[in-house]
Amino acid sequence: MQSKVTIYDVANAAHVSMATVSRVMNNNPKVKKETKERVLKVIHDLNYHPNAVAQGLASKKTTTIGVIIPDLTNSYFANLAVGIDDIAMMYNYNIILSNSNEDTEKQNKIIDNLLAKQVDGIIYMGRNQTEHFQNVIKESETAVVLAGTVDNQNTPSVNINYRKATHDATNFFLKQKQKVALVVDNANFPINAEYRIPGYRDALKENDIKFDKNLIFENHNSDSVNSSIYNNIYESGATAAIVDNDETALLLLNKGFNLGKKIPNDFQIISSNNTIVTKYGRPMISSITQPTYDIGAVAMRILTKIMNNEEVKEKNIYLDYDIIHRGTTRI
Amino acid sequence: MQSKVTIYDVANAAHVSMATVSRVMNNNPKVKKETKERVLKVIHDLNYHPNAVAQGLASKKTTTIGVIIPDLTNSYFANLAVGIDDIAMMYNYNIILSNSNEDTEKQNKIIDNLLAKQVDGIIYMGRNQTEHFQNVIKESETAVVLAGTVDNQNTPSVNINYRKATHDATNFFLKQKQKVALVVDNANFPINAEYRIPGYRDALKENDIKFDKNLIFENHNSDSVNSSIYNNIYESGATAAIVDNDETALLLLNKGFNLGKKIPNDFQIISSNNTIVTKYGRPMISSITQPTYDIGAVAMRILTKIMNNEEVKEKNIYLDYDIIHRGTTRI
DNA sequence: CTGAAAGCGCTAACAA
DNA sequence: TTGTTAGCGCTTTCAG
Repeated sequence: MQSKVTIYDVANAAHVSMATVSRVMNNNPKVKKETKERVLKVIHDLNYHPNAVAQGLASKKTTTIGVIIPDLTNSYFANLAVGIDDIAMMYNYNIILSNSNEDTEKQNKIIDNLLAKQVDGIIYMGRNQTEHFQNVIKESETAVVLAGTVDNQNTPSVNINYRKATHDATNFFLKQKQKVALVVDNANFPINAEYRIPGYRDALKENDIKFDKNLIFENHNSDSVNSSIYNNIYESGATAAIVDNDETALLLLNKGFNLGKKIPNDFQIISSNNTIVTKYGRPMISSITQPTYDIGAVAMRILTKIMNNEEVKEKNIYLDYDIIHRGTTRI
Repeated sequence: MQSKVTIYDVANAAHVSMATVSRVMNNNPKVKKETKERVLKVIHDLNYHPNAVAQGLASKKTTTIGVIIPDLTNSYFANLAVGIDDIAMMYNYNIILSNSNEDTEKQNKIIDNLLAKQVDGIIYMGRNQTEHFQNVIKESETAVVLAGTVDNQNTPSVNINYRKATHDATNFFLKQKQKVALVVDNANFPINAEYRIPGYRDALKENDIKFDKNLIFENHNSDSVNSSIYNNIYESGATAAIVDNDETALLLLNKGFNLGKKIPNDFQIISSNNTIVTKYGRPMISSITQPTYDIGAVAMRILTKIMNNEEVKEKNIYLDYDIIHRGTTRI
């Protein structure tokens, strides 16, 4: 193996200084045209590829960003990640992707790693940032953008208006005099405690219905087919459910079928993320629609701006949502 | 913001040389106990965190590996990625994850990026490595392991025996005198051309049935709900199908229902990856079972060995598979 | 427009 | 057991 060719070798072969080669590589305009071409030719002939690690050390920019994802196998977050990845690649950033499992220790380890690797920025997805995460970010002054994620720190973020979306979905059912259950992973997560549940209650209040906390169900992030939560929902007397996770909604639908429920006649469902999973249902599942890919893409775009110290007008961006009625709702 | 504390600051404060600090950080045994403790205390007091980029440049090891995935939103690959990520974290590696979309240009760009970032190794998932990829890998001598992926280059890999698994599934149907279709993404990909289709033909031959190429269907990686392929399959006269992708199998199942097919009475299905998606079916989908997570995990483990120049006995590892009969097969 | 030279923060001989 | 000293490969003033 011919040992790696460095900028030094290029400089030598082209009879210029390393500085000039560096300028050529970085498209610095003040290099004479002929010089540039000569250098470019040598670069090509020698098959020179700059060492990004060395560049990173010298320039203090790694063109790498960290992405923290709660669960790679969750269709919603996976779609966000694809949006992030596409835009990152477009702007020539690489992504260090880590699966947090929403686990505290793991998250702490991840953030330390990311910072050690000198990432230029971080996109965080998830529902429970650790204190350590927040402290460390603050100190390090690393740019962070939340995607499909809220916190109570005014961190830049890209989302839909969960409160209003949940409100709308609840209202849809309430107009039909349904008794509506709200199914969330964990009622204490900010996204639920501060957005979805308040949105649900907003609608209740508008319709003069008393809030019943027994109609809030938590499935604690479990995709388990055998969770008892599905039975509980059907036995609660609810006639409709808004579910914060497509996988859960599908499992709920199937369980209803097994229990002999007619959906949407006996029971209606609106899911929240409109991933492909909603299409796996029989009937297909009605859902709040989110521009999932775009949320990731916009988050990444914002992050590039922050990293370049460009002005960003809106720190907290809300993209449009809607509700699509498929087979699990009556209209 | 207090400017970053470096190894130099630590050395100063602890009245030792940088080398000693470095030794402490790297757990070099030949540091006197008291010295070590003093340094450790300073490290803690100063809240020193080593700069991995500088370490990478000096040591020529980045403790970062590249992972190429065809589609983050595909449940099978996402599960592999989780296995990879877990073991990587266990061994203190970070993962640069890139979505290739099985796109040639994108793959080429990704591999160049990864190499520029000086990753210590690469895990490749996908079905069509580009020539550029293979050339560049060879030159760079970067360790590569394939996960859930085959090639024709004898690259280290972790898989199940796709040929035998497909053979078994086909045989299961043939024993029932079914006319069996084989549904793959692309018949030319090595995994299909050299494993699944031969496995299918093996079983045919054993049962003295003539191969009919019209029973091989390609869905070209599309998850599309509206693909015409489903109709074609049902209209082909086949009474059973082996499908290489759980998402496709589910869509096929649902389409059958819409066409009024009774499954498994009129038509049977065996899927290939046993991801959670098989559980979304009504009935749940019978499937070849693969230790998906383990394939990723083992691939990562092998990669650590290769990167450490440890001996690896088996270059190509085959994990156990089985067939689980759920609701889409008759037994 | 180009070059010299000083780092970036760390590791790894080599000495002591 | 510890310190000295070269680098690792690149960017970036500062001169010219």
